[in-house]
Amino acid sequence: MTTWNAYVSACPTRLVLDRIADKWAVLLLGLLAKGPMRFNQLRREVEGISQKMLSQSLKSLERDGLISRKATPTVPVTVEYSITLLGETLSATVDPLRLWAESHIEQVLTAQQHYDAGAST
Amino acid sequence: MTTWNAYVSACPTRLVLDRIADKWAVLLLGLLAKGPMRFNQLRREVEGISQKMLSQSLKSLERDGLISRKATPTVPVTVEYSITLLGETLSATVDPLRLWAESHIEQVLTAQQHYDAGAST
DNA sequence: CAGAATCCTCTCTGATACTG
DNA sequence: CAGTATCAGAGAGGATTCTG
Repeated sequence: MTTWNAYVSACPTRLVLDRIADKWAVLLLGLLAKGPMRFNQLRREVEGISQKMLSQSLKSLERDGLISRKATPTVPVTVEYSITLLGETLSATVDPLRLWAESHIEQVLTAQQHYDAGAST
Repeated sequence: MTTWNAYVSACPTRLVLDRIADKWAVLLLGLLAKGPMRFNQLRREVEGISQKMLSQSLKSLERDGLISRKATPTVPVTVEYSITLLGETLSATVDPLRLWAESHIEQVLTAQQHYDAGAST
């Protein structure tokens, strides 16, 4: 376990992949790539995400320097999240994956059906 | 939940992302991209993966049509896994992500340290 | 409005044992 | 060799409640 962990942490790809793996991170990054948004605005936009996960995902993204948080001390606090330059480059890099997904989803689904039908017969 | 699920399943990107999210799937795909391998061979190569996860990940990848399984009915059964054409295109698409990871890992780590040091002060 | 803290459930994963 | 089946622990994630 420890040995293995050393390997993992030494692997930059895993770190990035783990972030990508986050169910919401990519979604949020994509949203913020279009423009800055506030907390509850994102909450409504994503709709389905719990407040906990939202705040957690945002925190991770901010920690990684992919998005930035700006709090304005108005009466009810106003917080605005926006994508960073670094975040934009990642978002751009993820795009090919989206394209791959869209153009190959058919093949994948077909493969799944074939498999589920008992392909190994 | 149901509403949201409908959205998710309708989103090809999520399906692909979920597969990428699999801690081992990408690793295995990358390994098999180099050439066919047998079960216990992969087990040793990855080392750290449990037999359960290996078999599970391989099954998912096969189901998605990303790798293929060929069993030869020798005395002790011989099973060989190899990447498919579809799998190769995905593997190729994931590469940019690896490159991004390698070339930006410094920035991410720096951002993390900055954040952990109490950036919001 | 933008969260933090708590509780509780449900899935994922590892360890172990057994089979063709 | 190449798995499957079962059990138990850790952790992710949701719902709810409370605060600056």
